[in-house]
Amino acid sequence: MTRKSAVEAAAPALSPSARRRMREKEERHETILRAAEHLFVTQGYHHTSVENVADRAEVSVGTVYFYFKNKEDILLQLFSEGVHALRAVLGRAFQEADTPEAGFEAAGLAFFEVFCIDHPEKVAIVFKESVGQSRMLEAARRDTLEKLTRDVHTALMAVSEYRGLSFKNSHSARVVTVGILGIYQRVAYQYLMWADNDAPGELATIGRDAVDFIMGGLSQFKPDAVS
Amino acid sequence: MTRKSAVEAAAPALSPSARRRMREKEERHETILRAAEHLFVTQGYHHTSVENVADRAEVSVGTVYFYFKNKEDILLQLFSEGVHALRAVLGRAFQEADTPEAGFEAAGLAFFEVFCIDHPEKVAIVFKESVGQSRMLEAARRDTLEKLTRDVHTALMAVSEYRGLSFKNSHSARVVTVGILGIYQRVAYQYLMWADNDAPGELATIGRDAVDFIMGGLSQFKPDAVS
Amino acid sequence: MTRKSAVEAAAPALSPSARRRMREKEERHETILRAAEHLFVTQGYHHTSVENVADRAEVSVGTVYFYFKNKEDILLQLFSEGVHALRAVLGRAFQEADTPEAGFEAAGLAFFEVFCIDHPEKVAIVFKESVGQSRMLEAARRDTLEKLTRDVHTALMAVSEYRGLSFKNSHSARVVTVGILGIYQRVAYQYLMWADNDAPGELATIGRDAVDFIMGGLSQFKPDAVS
Amino acid sequence: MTRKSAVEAAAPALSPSARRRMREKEERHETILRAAEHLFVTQGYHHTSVENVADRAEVSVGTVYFYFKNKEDILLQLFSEGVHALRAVLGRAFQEADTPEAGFEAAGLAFFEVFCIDHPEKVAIVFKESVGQSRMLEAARRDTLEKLTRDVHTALMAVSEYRGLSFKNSHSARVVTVGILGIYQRVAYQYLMWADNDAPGELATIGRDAVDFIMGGLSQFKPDAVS
DNA sequence: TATGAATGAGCATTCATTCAT
DNA sequence: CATGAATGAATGCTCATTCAT
Repeated sequence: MTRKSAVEAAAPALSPSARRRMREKEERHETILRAAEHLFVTQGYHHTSVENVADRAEVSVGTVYFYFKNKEDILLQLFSEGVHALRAVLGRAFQEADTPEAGFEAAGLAFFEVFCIDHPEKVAIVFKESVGQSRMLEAARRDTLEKLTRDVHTALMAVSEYRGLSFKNSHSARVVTVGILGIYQRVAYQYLMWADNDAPGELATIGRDAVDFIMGGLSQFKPDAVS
Repeated sequence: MTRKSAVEAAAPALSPSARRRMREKEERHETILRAAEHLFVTQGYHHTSVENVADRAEVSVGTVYFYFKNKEDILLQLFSEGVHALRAVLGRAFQEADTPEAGFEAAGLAFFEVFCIDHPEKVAIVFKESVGQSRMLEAARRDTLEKLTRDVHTALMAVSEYRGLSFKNSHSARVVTVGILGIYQRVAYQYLMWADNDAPGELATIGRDAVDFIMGGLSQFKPDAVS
Repeated sequence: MTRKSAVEAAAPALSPSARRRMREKEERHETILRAAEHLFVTQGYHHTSVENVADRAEVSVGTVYFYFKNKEDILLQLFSEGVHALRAVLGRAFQEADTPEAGFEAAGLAFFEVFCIDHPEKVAIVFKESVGQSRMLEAARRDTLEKLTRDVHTALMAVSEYRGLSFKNSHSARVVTVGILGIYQRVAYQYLMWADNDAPGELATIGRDAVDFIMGGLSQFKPDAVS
Repeated sequence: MTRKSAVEAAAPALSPSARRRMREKEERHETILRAAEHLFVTQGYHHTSVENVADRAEVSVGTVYFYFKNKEDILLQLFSEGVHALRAVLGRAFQEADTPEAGFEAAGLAFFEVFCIDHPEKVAIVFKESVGQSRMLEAARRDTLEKLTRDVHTALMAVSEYRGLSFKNSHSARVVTVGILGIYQRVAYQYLMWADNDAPGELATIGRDAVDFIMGGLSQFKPDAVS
């Protein structure tokens, strides 16, 4: 599917100069976001000043405040962006598979092989830098991650129906969903943030192991499973 | 087993007045730690000033700095304390069971039913407030949690031997260990930090579900398991 | 007397389109002035940003700077305008009376009954918002209010001659003039800015009392007055 | 009457060293206040930064914030101090006179000859720098100056009773009180803030003229006065 | 003329840390 | 040991003003 940028889509009837101005505005926003992302990930959110961000983005402090309400807002947008990208990766992998079960597994592998490899900074933002910084941010974390949880829960329900899994109750399935996300999060954190060697090449096998564990955990819910 | 306090144990031959001084010193340390813990958990580490801590502990700022190197050191000690307590809870549950497998399961349940219930603040410290605050703290997190990981890994190996589980390789078992800890962490976070309703009573059933999922996930590694 | 607008008066021989442009320019100027006046009075000069003014006037910041040298200039023009309006009100009342004495009294009443009622914002600008903001503004305050003082002084001299008042010396009459303006200023401030109840209806009686006090104070300078 | 300083009065049973510490604390507070007063009066409140104040007081910025809640608080304390000093000057002059009438007149003269001469900075603070700076400050101005107004009103009532003055009604007397304060304020402002020549020597005669005008204005309320 | 993005100096305020008493 | 006054660097944020389009 051919996609137009948000700018072009939103302003189909604008003058060329106005279009260029809008595009430049969007680019500036993006530049600042990327500068902040890099600094937050490498130095930590609290050890990065707005001036640092402005310097790296090669704009003035005032410009940063023209595009973002405040420093927290930058992190918030980075976080949302990160979760959004994650949902996109998982969603695509799930959709492209032939069966729900294969999709569920593919999504798990995609988390490690696509998301973690392509966007290690986003992993850091979503699971590390955005944790416990402020009440507001924590609320946003909860609400935004809730969407991801719902995605995975929906997928799990599809698997459940397709394979005839029988969860004790709906609540039980919810806990399993949260647990699966916990595995993703913690394994990624361990091998991405805490890795001694910078060897993300292993991530493929690590992901394989993690997903195997998850799929195996699910198989217990088959009616014919032997405990 | 009768336990002596650390003070008495360390100073068996001191004069009564010296003993009292030491005990008071230990109490002060404890008071400050508890004050900080409460404030860090309720307001966040960065939104709590050393003066806040001093006020709540009813001592002066100077006194806080007599007992702790700096603000970070307070959080560090709280974090260590938290992980220590967690290891104790898990270890005890594992030990008291008859078989490694029962122990592994009991430890999982104890995490939710004992640790989360008795020390919700510690959950917040270990999994939220101590995350992404500074390079030094993150290193400590990694090293300290590594001990916990080793504990669980050792226990898993015991189960493995007892039940004849066959992991693909040692690395694979390690990933499973980390994944299990991820489940604990994330489920606790979700239902303790993000709970809409203040109903920790459910934690028992939630823990049950989580542990079932884990034990089921492990059962796949039995040689006779059907994938 | 039929009055033409400043625009028409200044450009009697312009093309219609040029006339329209000038009229629009004057209107813009007026719109911005009114927007600023409202914001300065309600939020205070320093708590109003140029952007606030632009927003309320529905123009861009750049436009504000096209019509005014800088923010201070806006306040300066508002201040001048205010003093000008005040002098007009007082002057008219004085002129329309039959005798200087009656005119002096009428002007005093007009201050409260006409100026304060019709232009409460101007009272705030002239006696509150423009006070102590900058060296330049304070100089302008002094010079512009000096004209008002001269007006009142001239009127007082007319009364003096008409009624044969005998001031100790010319300096003494000057002090009386300043004192009279002080009464106006302070009474208006008290009952307009600081009124508990929004009852400007009382202003008529308040003005009556203030003017009575002033006229009584003047009567002492009659040669036959008993001290 | 022998007066002890606030410190000594409040801590009669403290150790000498504690007493000295308290005295030094009070002195610091005073030093900062005087530094701020000078700067606010000469450069204006808004053009004085907290760093300026700290520099002039020869302390660090932090110290300023140790003694004052914020910048506004400094101005607030200066304002209160100013009004307090003014009330003291007026009150003393009124008390020391033999009759209420003589007291009222003496107080008026004291305003110019004592307060304005001894504390020109306080005149600037109370009637200029504290005007229209913030909502909070304006409320304080109103409430604090209300006390002064009540003082003068009470004195006026005493004169009224003693000399048998007959005001139209109580409200009328109130307006006269406010008017008298207006005369003081405006005349002082004109000849202190706006004087071309630095000749406060004239203030005596100026005060005389102003007070004469006031006392003459009051005399109209005698029953036998000829309008 | 009108626009509004960009600037960057300026400023109030916080807070971890020290140290004389 | 305990105190708390003092420090001052650090920082988030504002806002008057400019200028290319």
